[in-house]
Amino acid sequence: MTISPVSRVPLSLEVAQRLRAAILDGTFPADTELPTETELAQSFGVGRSTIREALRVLQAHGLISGADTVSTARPRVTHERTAGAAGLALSTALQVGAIPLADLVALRTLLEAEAIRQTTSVPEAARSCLVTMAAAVENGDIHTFHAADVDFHVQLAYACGNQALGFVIGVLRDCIAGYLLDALAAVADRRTVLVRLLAEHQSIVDALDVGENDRAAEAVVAHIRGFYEPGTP
Amino acid sequence: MTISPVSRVPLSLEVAQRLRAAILDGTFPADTELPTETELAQSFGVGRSTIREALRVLQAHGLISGADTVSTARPRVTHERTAGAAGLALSTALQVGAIPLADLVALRTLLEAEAIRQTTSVPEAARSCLVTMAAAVENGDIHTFHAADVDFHVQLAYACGNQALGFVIGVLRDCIAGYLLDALAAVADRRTVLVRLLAEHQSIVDALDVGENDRAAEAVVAHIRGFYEPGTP
DNA sequence: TCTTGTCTGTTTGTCGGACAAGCCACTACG
DNA sequence: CGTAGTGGCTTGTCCGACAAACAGACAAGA
Repeated sequence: MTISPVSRVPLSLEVAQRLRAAILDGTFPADTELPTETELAQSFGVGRSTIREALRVLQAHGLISGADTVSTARPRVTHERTAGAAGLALSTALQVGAIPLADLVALRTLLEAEAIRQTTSVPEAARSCLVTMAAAVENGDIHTFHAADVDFHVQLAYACGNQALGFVIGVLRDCIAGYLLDALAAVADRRTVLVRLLAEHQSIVDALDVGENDRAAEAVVAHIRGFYEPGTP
Repeated sequence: MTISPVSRVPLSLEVAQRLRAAILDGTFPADTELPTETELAQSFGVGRSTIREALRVLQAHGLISGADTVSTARPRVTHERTAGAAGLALSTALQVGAIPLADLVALRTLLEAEAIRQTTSVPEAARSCLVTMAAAVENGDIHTFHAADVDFHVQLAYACGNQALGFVIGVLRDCIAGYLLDALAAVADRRTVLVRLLAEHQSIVDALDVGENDRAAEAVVAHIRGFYEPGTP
């Protein structure tokens, strides 16, 4: 019998985990550059290829920047991409069938309704999204409309004051966005749907403006359900 | 002026995206092996290093297996790790996002209460966690107690039928776990607290067993709030 | 015939070297 | 003083090499 029951993990993965831990515990602070690949290779005592594979893993997790364009810039520790990475990962799980879309939508409904209930005032950024959406309706530009739509919900979600709530809503939104856009593109009478969606958004804002948070929450629930439930033209 | 405003994407990332698309659209079906790295390199017309970096990205996304042990096995297309990858990504984002603990706890309270309301029966796994916790109380083993505590909540969360809800609760739980264990370790009269926590868990189960979901939800809220709110001995 | 030990080929994990392209700072020249 | 060239550094990519692990073929012995 062997006395080494521990299955050896590849060096690249171990390096990735150690780098990840170093970033999370602040050894490499946010918004700073990492050492060069050669320096990392020397300090870890591994080859540059190994370091590069570890860096790819960290980039996939959104912990460091780079790799989206080819440049000589050193990768930077960043925390802004983690939400996008989480959204992408969740989206992958969704596409692959690990999590049903209906469950995600139900969760999103629950969270957005709660966020609306806790919101005291509508941020200006959300209002300007309404303007953008209105303009997009005129042009029939579903991409612009959709982008503003996403932004509207996220802005509203963060206005509730609970950062965790806003964050998770944003991630869910990222994850569902693709489906929403497809659904919009598939709609025959596009303009009618856009007008209705815009009106629903407006009614949410109106309810909030007069302090009727419960009515706003109901409007959000109806808004989301109305779009995802089957048989919605 | 150059006519290529599109910032060039590194080959490794492009390969990763194409491989990802190929996996998602079924070109590489689930539970099958990918071609060897050399074959992939030839078919994409790139070097093996490039393929390897792309594979690391896909592994980080949970789309293919491998890289957790060193072996000659080819990576397999798998869909079972995507949820885990998404959980890791979300957990990372939350850790890194400087989100106040109070917000995390508030969100967890909201979600667990909702999950309890939707739960129809207590899974056996959750019940056995209670037994483990009871034994841990006798031994004063806070680590075992805590592990069973976490497991109890996660088991209960998944029992609600909404996988997304259970998933997010599990992630939140992971994020908060460190704080909880520290708090437990800092408590002077450990046994009294453990006994109280165990009783609270039991009361949740009891309420669910008689179909009083609302009371169970209230018990969960009190259980969580009672532990995290300041001034709780 | 069946078992067993060996051997060979394949594949991954890792390393080192090499080169092109881009970026930055410095210098030399007008 | 300003500008163009120049050299070094860094990333992205490729190639060749080798150890370790695994699978299958293959031969030797009971």
